[in-house]
Amino acid sequence: MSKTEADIAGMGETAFRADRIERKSLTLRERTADAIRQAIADHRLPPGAHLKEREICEMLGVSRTSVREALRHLESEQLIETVPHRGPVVVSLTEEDARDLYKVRAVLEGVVGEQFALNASDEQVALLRRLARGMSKSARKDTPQATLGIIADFYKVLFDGSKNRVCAQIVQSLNTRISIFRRLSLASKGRPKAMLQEVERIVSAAEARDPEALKQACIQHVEGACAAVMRQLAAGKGSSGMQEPPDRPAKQVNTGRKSR
Amino acid sequence: MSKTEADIAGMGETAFRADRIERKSLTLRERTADAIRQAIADHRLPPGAHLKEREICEMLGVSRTSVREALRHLESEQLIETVPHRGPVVVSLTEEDARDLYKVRAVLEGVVGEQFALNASDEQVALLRRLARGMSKSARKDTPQATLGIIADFYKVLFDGSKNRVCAQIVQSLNTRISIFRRLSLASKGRPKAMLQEVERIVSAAEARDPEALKQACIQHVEGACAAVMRQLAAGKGSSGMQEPPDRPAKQVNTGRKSR
DNA sequence: TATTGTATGTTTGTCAGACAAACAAGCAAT
DNA sequence: ATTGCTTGTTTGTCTGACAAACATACAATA
Repeated sequence: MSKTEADIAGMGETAFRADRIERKSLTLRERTADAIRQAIADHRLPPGAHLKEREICEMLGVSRTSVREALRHLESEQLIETVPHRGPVVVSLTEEDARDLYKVRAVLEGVVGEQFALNASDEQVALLRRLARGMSKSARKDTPQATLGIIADFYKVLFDGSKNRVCAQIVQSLNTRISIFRRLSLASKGRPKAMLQEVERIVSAAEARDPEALKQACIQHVEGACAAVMRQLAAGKGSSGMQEPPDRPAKQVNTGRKSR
Repeated sequence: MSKTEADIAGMGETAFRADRIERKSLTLRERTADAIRQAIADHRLPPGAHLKEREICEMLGVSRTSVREALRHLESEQLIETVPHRGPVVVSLTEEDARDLYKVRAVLEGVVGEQFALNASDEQVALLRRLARGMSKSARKDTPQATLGIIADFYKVLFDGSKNRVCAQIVQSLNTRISIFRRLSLASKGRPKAMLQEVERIVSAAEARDPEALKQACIQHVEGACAAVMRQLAAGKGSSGMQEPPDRPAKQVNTGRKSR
C-alpha cells in the first residue's frame, strides 16, 4: 500500500532507494487525540458524554497539557463541543445533521470518483478491482470486522487515485463524524448485498475510465448508505448518537458538591 | 442580521422577547486563534513563515499555554503545518491545491445554493436581493474594502438560508484557506463586473426558487473566481502563497546560534 | 578543500503546580 | 415555591522547569 515515491533525481552513485524512516510514534498529544477519537468512534464515549480532563489524564496517563491540546484538535474536527467553563461534550447529532453530513459526503465522493477516473494510475484501477473481489468474498465468509478492513483499503485507493488531497481529507473527517452513528448501517437488512452491487458499479466505471459514470456511482453508493441509516433510525428510535429536542436526562455523572 | 429566534412557547406572562446575552468575548485561546488566523489571511504571516510560540506570546501578550492551544486549532484547520520539534509553518499551497480547493468549494456552494432555494425564508430571499443591489452600488462608489464587507454579508445570508450547517461550516473553512492567495482575485481585470453578473444570476434563481438553477449559478460563481485566480497566477508567477517544487530559500529568519 | 564531528544556543514537547473565575448543587431564609 | 448564600468542582490561564530534538558555528580530520 506504500506509494512508489518517485526516484530521487541525480543523487550521484547508485540510486539509493529505501523506505524513508517513518517519523515514528507521533507526539504524545497526537496519540492522545487518536485515543479519544477512537473512543468516540466506537461509543466508549457516547454522544453527550461529558469529558473531564482530569479523568482523561488518569485514563491515559498523560498530563493535562497534552490532553487539552488534543481536545482543541477534536474540537475543531467537530467531534466535541466545548462550552466555556463547562468542558467538552461529545457531539450529539440531530437527524438533520445526519442528513447534511451524508449529503456533503455524497457530493464530495462524487468529486473523488470523477477525479479518480481522470487521474488514477492503471495499477490503482486494477487494485480497486482486486479489492472489490476480496470484499465480496469476505462478505460471505469472514467476520464483518475483516470486511470493514477491506472497505477501508478500498477507500484509501480511491482517495489516493483521485489525487485530490483536499477532498479526501474532508471526506475522511466527515466519516469520523458519521461513525458516531454509522454502526447502524451495517446492521440494516439487505444492505450488504446492495453495497456490493454499488461497489461493483464503481469498479466498472473506474475500469471504463468514465468520469461521469464513476461520479454517479459514488454518489449512489453514499446515498444508499444514507438511506439505510435513515431507515434504521426511523425504526429503532434511540440507542444511537441522536438527540431529540425534548430529552436530556441520564448520562449525567456527579459534578459539583457531593452529599455530606 | 440576527435570526428571529423563535418565540419561547408558553412562557407565561407577556412574551418576553429580547436578544439573549451574547456569550461575550470568547476565551482567550479563541481570540488568540482568531488573531493568528487573521494575520495569516492577510499575509502579515506569509506562507512559509515560521511561527515561534515565544514570539507570538510576546506579540499578543498571552501565555504559551493559550498560544499552543490556539495553534492546535489552526493546525487542524490546515492553516499551519507542524513538523514535530520544528514548530508550525504557514502552509504553502501548490497550484494543484488551489485547484482542488476551488473544486471542492464549487460543489459545496452548489449544495448550499440548492438547499437555499428549498429552505430559505422569503425574508432571506428578499435580503439577498437587497444585498446584491448594495453590492453593485458599492462596487461603483466605495472602497473595495467596503464591498468585501457586503460580500461577506451576502454569503452569511446564503449559508443561513441553506439550513445546512455542516456544509456552511466546511465552506467557511475552505474560504479561509483560499484567502491565503485570494488577494489576487479582486485584482483580476474585469473580474468585478463578471462577479456582479454572477451574483445577479444567483439572486434571480433564488427569487425563482429554482434549486437546480441556483445550484448552477453558485457553481459558476466559484468557477469564475477560480478562473480569475488561475489567470493571475499564470501571469504574475510569484508574490503569492504558492510553492513551486524547486524553491525554498529566503523567508528564513534567524534560528539557532547567533554569531558571537 | 571538502567532509565529518563536536559544542552550544534555540525551540519545542511535556510535566507539575498554582489560582481566579465560572459553575453546580445543597441548604437556609424568606 | 422562590431567592440567596455557601462550598466543592472544573475549567481557563499563567509560570517555571527540563529533556529531547534541532540548527549552526567552529574545530578537527582526511
